[in-house]
Amino acid sequence: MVDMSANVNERMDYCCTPLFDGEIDDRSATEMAPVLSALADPVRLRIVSMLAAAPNGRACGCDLESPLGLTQPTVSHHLKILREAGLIVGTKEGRWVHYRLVPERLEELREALAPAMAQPV
Amino acid sequence: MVDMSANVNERMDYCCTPLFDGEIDDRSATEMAPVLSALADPVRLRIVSMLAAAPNGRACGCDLESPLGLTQPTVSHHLKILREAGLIVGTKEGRWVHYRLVPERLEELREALAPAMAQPV
DNA sequence: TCCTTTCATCGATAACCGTCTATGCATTGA
DNA sequence: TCAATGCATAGACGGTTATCGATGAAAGGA
Repeated sequence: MVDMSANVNERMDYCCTPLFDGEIDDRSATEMAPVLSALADPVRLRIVSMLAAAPNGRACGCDLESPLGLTQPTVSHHLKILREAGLIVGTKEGRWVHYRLVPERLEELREALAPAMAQPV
Repeated sequence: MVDMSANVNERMDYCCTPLFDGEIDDRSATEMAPVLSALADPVRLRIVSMLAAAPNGRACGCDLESPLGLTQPTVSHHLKILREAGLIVGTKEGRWVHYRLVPERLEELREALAPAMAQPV
């Protein structure tokens, strides 16, 4: 916390009341940013959407390549980013790796966004 | 929609049931991604958080520089990105530009994320 | 009129990101 | 044992991004 003290309106050449400094959210900002980065790509949003719509909530990488129109290494790259962000998990089964969403991770994101929507007035 | 037809388990060397293709979300994916990109940065998350916590829900750019520890052009750059994503608006008042959040924009984001959290099972 | 303050833009630089081809490893079926 | 398939990694490339210092415009006070 920083001092909210005193000098409000003391100097008229000062713009406005000082802010609650951003420290409130500093740690959580650096935690949230990578998760948002992982989602901030059209390809990865489509992957998430495809996993959500997939018959058993699961799909192997090979099923994603053709609808996405990308090569296998590129899809693998995006899956890795989503995996490292904790948004999906992959379990190896035989020759394949089945990926599924981790909805809790998305829920965390939604909740972290909520406070910013409480109109401050 | 694509054919969910027939050949499930017909060929055992094929991985799994075909997906609903991603088209469902293709357009909205390219619409969402830029908004998520705008949020996917620790500095900009802090700006959003600071605006949400600011006394009148508003702040001018000059109040952000010092708590963020960044130069004025850099802060201006981030504000522009948030502005272009529709997440904040700035109104010029005298010498200052007062920025405030557009909570509806965040709400849209939350809602767009919701479908992916419905466990498909 | 001149100086100060707030803000945006420009140009440069260094880092990062998405995509590809090439390659190697593990698993499976012949 | 060999060939084919699914997947991950490495390396290269072109484009984007975050940051800075310098500069200029608009507004207001002295």
